[in-house]
Amino acid sequence: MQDQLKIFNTITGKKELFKPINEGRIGMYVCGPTVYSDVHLGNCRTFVSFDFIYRYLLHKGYKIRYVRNITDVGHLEGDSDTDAEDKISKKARLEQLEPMEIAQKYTIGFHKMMDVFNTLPPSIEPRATGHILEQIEMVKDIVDNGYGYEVNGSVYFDTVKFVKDKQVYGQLSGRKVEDLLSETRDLKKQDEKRHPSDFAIWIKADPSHLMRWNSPWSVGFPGWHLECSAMSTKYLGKTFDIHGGGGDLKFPHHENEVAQNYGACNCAPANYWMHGNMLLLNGKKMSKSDGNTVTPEQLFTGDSPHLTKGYSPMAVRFFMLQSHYRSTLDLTDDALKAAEKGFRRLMEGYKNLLEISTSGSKADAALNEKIEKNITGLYENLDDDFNSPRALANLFEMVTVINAIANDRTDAENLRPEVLEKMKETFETVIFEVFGLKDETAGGDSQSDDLATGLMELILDLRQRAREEKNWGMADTIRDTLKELGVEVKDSKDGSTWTVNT
RNA sequence: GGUCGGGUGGCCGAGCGGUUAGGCAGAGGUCUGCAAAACCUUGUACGGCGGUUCGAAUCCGCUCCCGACCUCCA
Repeated sequence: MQDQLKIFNTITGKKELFKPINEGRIGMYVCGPTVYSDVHLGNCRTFVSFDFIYRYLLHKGYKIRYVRNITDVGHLEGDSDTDAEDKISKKARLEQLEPMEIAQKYTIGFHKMMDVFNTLPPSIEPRATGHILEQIEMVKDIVDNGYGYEVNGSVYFDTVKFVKDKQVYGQLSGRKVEDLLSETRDLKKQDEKRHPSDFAIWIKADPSHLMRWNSPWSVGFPGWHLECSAMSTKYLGKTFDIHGGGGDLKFPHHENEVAQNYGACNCAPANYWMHGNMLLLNGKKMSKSDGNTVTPEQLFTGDSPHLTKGYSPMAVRFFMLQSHYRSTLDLTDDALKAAEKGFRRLMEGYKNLLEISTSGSKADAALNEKIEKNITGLYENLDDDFNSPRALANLFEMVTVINAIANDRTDAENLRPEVLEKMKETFETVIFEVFGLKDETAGGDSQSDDLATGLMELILDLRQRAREEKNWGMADTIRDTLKELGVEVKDSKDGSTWTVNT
């Protein structure tokens, strides 16, 4: 079962059969956020993608150490005209706060949002500032191995030497070494670098810089990229199984990470590199500067010119799962609406499924076979580079069968008991454990005994009496008023049911 | 400009050599006091031009358009 999984490996550009270094165990590192502002919706998609991947690997029975970092130092604010400045540090000065206050504030916000999207927490969530020593050690190793050089208290990675020694620079991002080396960018500290493509691994802090640590080279701070190399090495070993992140991190972040790891230990950091793809808004990349952006909060409340209404976190999660993690996903109001309805249909189907029972007295071979094929196909799809959209299609194929039974169009007795059981187990497992979706509606006709349930029973009972007396005005007023309160009542031949739409 | 990745029906979005993807929306019908839901039936498709092939949305070439990365970004 475990040896069926295929993963698209960015470094080879191919789908490969996944083989962990240690059988049954996986070390997975995913680049986390830089906590200098509120979480961006695009971040959420990446982390939801990897959450789904993590969940599926767990489901397959692997023991996984999932490490996702918090970058709270080192990430430079790019600007060719002025000196480089650390993102956190800059924000701290603007808001007159301690850098750690900034990091703390946005880390909390990030965690909350991850929770809202129902993502599982990583096994370890290391912070860059908590691993300055490890980073200094790594810089030392890189310098000792001849891949780093110091200039005026800053240390740079020698890309030219690295390219000469190893044929790996540029491999991950699909870049030609000549192009990388022929860069003529006019960057900060250019005069200190031996070559434009070299990058800083330790940066001397100017006097106004708020974040600073002592090191053998200067009082300064580590370069961006370095924290991931150092922390992945510390918690997962020099070479581990999977390294993931957003597609826009391929270059330069991941490319430089690979270089640093080679520079420090002469070995590749990860066997499989996985990259998510961008979330677009109305066909274009989200961008604050031209207003083409939506925050997660706006998405939930609907308070945005791009949206006609708000969408629940699970509808959004479902929307994300409906596309493959390696494809760009275009967020539009229409697409969200479609996803919301689709999600509801799936959950309704699941509820209907739970109501079905059978002794299989009229077992229909074709029907049972169709279901079994869908279940097998579903897992094959998940094994095929985590193809969630196809797996979802399998689920919907079965929803059609389920609903036909729920509507008495198909006799439940056509199902064999073991097939029904398998279907229930599959739905339960895939929807909740693997896809990480959850039911956002409460209520129903068989609720636990809380106040709302009692009240609803009373109200529906009164409404039922009105209906029996053909007092349609009263019956409809009750239904309409409840609807305004967010409680939806549905009548069926077996009585009325209710759901709360949160 | 360089490097990648795309262009699929009204909208999302799979597929990537021969089989209905799926969801939403549309049309007709069943059920229902009405509504909602559900079910059944159903139309519209692979940017353009060539080529390879018995057969191409899927492979090749050209072309047009779009996006991402190259600079902080998930």
